[in-house]
Amino acid sequence: MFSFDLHATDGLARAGTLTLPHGAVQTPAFMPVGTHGTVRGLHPEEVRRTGAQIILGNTYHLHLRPGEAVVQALGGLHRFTTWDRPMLTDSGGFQVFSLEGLRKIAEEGVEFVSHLDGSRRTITPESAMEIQWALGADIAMAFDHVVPGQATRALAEEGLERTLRWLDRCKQRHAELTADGSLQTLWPIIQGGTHDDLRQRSIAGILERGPWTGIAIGGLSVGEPKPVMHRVLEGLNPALPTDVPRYLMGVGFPDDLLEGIARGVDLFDCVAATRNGRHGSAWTSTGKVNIRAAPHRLSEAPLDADCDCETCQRFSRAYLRHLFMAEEMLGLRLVSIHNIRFLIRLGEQARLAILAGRFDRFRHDWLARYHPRGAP
RNA sequence: GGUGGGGUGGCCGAGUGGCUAAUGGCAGCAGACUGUAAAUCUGCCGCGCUUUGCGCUACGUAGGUUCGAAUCCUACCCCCACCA
Repeated sequence: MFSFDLHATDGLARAGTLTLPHGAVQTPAFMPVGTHGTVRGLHPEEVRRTGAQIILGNTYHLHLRPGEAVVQALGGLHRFTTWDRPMLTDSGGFQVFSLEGLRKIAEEGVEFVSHLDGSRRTITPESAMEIQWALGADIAMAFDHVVPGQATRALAEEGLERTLRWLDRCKQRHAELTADGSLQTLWPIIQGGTHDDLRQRSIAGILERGPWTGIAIGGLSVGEPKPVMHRVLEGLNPALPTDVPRYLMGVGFPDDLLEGIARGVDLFDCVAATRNGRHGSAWTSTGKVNIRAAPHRLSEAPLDADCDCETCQRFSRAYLRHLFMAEEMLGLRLVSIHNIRFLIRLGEQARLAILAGRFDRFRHDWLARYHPRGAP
């Protein structure tokens, strides 16, 4: 039920197939984020038509609202949301990082002050497993301790060691919960900040506790410079098993996907596609475009002439700009659809290039056209 | 015709002698966003320049008081309400 077939490698880049209870995922692949059990703004059919093979949900947010008991009573996340393809739930570990100031970390777990009503909520490794098991996604993530990219070595070490100790508890509780034959797998998360030796220690600790059906790389793209992230990713490769998919959590932008794939990453997720889409920022093959910008006022051109998404097939930049200026929700949705399709297609193209043994050339040519700070 | 209120930067609207090129909001312009506390946030927003500063023009119009006026006085023009 949980397997990964590696079809080809090209340098460090890999093309494979991840098989999960709700279907297969051709990698490399981008996974849209659906925090509250919905990819913000989009109908599941629209998400499906972007080519998305798997989407995320979030433990912390779904625990606060509507509560995992509700989701479970309604048949689990798949049935509740009607998304019938694979799903992965993040553990709430990222909220330990992003809700700094609203939480207190202890060895037992993390106490959050709910951003919704101020109530105190505790998430422990065990409860993170219980919540995710009740939600019922194909993949549950270990509850981890994420530290900022500029964290000191001491803090990064504390985060990675705690994440390993919590992993033992996650693994144990998850095994108990799935002893009934529940089809859900647990993936561990590598921490260690920007320190290569700490990353090695994290991997070693994780592999000791294996085997795993997938391994995630956490704590990147949290404030560190891109070259540092690249260096850390490269350093991981010699220690990572090749027959297990690697998931780079929270990344990223189009150039990050290519750089990650070039360094052996198989799976990505990122909120930027939808958040930036809602904010009117679109990715195109030549770079970022702010659709609210005045020059698009009379443009009949699509966001990206090379894009096959539903938005680009049908709507002009002028119309999209108008929708944003008028604060019509359709605009937010259309650019979100475009951005998601853009990343998913990038994964598809990278896969084909890897299978054809020409990934490096593809990546080089693609990045040469792409201006991350804005299309010319 | 009378009485009262009012005319402020693209719009709305604060401001009643110096701290005012003038609070706010809107509109506009530009930027940010990476396991979602985000359909959010930030900056610019009279004109010109050698732009951390300088010059010019500006609070209905004209004149006056004052060292100094969007703020006080006079006249005029216009708008609104009510009364004839």
